[in-house]
Amino acid sequence: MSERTFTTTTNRSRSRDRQSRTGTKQTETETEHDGLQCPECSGNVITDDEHGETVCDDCGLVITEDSVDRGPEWRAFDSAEKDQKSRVGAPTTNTMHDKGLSTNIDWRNKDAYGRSLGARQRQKMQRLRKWNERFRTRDSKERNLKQALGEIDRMASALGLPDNVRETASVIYRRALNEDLLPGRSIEGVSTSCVYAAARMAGVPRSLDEIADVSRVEKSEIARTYRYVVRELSLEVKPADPEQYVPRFASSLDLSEESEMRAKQLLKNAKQQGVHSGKSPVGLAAAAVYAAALLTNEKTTQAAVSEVADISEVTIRNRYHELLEAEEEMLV
DNA sequence: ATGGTTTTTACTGCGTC
DNA sequence: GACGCGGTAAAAACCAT
Repeated sequence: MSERTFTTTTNRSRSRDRQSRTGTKQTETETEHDGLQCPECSGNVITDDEHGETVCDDCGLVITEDSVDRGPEWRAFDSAEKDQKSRVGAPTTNTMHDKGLSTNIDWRNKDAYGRSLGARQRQKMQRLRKWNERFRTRDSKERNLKQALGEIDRMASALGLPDNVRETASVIYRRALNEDLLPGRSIEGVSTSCVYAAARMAGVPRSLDEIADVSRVEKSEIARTYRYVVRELSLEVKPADPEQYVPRFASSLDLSEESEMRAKQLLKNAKQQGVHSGKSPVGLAAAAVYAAALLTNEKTTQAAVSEVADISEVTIRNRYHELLEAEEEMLV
């Protein structure tokens, strides 16, 4: 094999380096790759694959650097994140709050030469370590929070949620952060869950599908994270009440106040009859809106309702029959 | 994993404008 | 003929076990 081509093709700066530093340039090309000699001190040359450097073992002269680093450049904490990153292609170090540049103090009580430290020095290092850690984590949390709040705001706007929902979502997120719920979960996922929870608690629920549309996270992950957050923070989120969807649907369909009231009434009756258990709240709400429109002779189609509620027409049909039946039961 | 329930998809038939 | 509506079967999604 030709050592010459290796040296000339892989790295130009390498030979330039060597020349500028030593003036000798033939020494290396004539020796085997492994048995290289340092042009400076004639010591053994070793290659450090991890950092892509070739250095002299004796004097530490870096002979080549910046060769290709084949090691992983980023970490993923769960499979979803891994997918996300690999899909994007370029590894992002921005996902680390400090781009991995913050100071780290070694835990060993040795100085730079490997000598042990005296008792006094050891205590000092202990203190430094403690404070470094404090600043670092505080800093990390703040950046984390900043990013999450940005996301929350973005999603809330996209969903047309009022300000107080954003407030609640932010508060929930802060709590999650303080309770160390984040590790192992993506910021995006948790902030999405917070929005979802906040919307429900404020009585202006959005369906999981709507949420998933504006989030960068899979629906399943949102659901999982949401359950987790609710459980850990013991938030009080009652099962979504179908009535809460009614105003939104009614207004996007340009229905009158009257039909809105009718729809709510229908749902109340249904609730008393116990028709609604196990059925999706959104479906019931959609059906109620449709049924109410019929009763008040306002023009709507099942297709239109199905559109705004994101529910199939079949479901609307099934539900609204049940609603009307429940209504008759009440009168008897 | 499995089985039961709910929702969706896709298709068909009926009446009306 | 297009449209709104109703119904059905099978597939898919969901949930508790």
